[in-house]
Amino acid sequence: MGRAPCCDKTSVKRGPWSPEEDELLRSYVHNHGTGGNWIALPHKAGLNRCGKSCRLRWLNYLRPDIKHGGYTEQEDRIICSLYNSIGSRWSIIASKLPGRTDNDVKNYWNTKLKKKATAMHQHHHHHQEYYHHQQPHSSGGGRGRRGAAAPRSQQCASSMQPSPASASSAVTTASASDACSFGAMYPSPPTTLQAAAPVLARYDGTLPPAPPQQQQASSLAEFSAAPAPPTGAISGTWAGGLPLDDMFLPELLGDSEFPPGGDFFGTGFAPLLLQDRAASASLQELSACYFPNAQAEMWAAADHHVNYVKPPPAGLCHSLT
DNA sequence: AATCAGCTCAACCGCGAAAGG
DNA sequence: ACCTTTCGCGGTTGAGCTGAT
Repeated sequence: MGRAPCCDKTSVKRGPWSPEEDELLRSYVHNHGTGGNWIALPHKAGLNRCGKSCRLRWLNYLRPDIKHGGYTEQEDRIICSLYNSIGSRWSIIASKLPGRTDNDVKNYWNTKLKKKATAMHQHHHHHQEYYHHQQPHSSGGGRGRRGAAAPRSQQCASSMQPSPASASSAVTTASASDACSFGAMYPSPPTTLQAAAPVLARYDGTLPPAPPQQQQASSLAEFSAAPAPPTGAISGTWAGGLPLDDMFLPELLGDSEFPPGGDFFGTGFAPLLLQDRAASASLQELSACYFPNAQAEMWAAADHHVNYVKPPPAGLCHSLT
């Protein structure tokens, strides 16, 4: 038996909204609010539309603080970094970008940013082949490099970071090529994954990796030359890793909340390590948004920890915006 | 000028989660 | 504890636009 439709699709108008309908909806919401019931709203507002359609129209187009287009480089970075870390959770990503909607960010990624990332990846690929050509005996050698150089096609698959998205069936995963390509574009902070690794590993039925030695890439050029982490592992050390606080979290939480240096995330689940309670709370909140299940398990396992600050139980993400 | 292909983005669809009875 | 209703989300679609031929 199928799911009952939310409304009678034969009796409501569908397709593009007219200016008159926009004005009806806008003025109704302005005067009465949504009333917490989108299903009943179209009837009250005199609209022959499905409630879901009204909600979508309001959230994605009529809401007063909406921005369309004109994405900045900083917004690109945030989208790419978050996509690499949490996958296609557009509502969370959009919540970090004031005035952007999940639909808008999703469209922007699918139509523009993904291609941009792919182009960057190909550029990165070219340079990496050149690097290997110039240094044929360097595998396992220099700073920040481990293991033999793999063909780029293999590297791409194996270097795709095991994002929380791919570790959870509840989240639609990003394709390997996507993650790989924008990993080259805006190297996602592997520290995010390092932070989540112990918990995620438990979900996978495998042991958590040993606490990694934090290695800081001194430049993007060094990142570009970095090899893949071990296949199939949640890598503890990834030579290409830039510290998370260098990459994007300051943009999300504010620089002042982060302790200096790169050791911050390197040795396990970061919230447990933070001495500063405010910073701990902020980061736990962020983690709770991204890894709610993992956090629940973590609370249970470490409820006694002195420096713990439990985030509020509901509406976690709202306070981050 | 006409046609076609590719792109963009608003809107739709269906699912899972949350809320309420 | 169960069922129903509603919400919110992510994936997908397709009409309209734009540029190339």
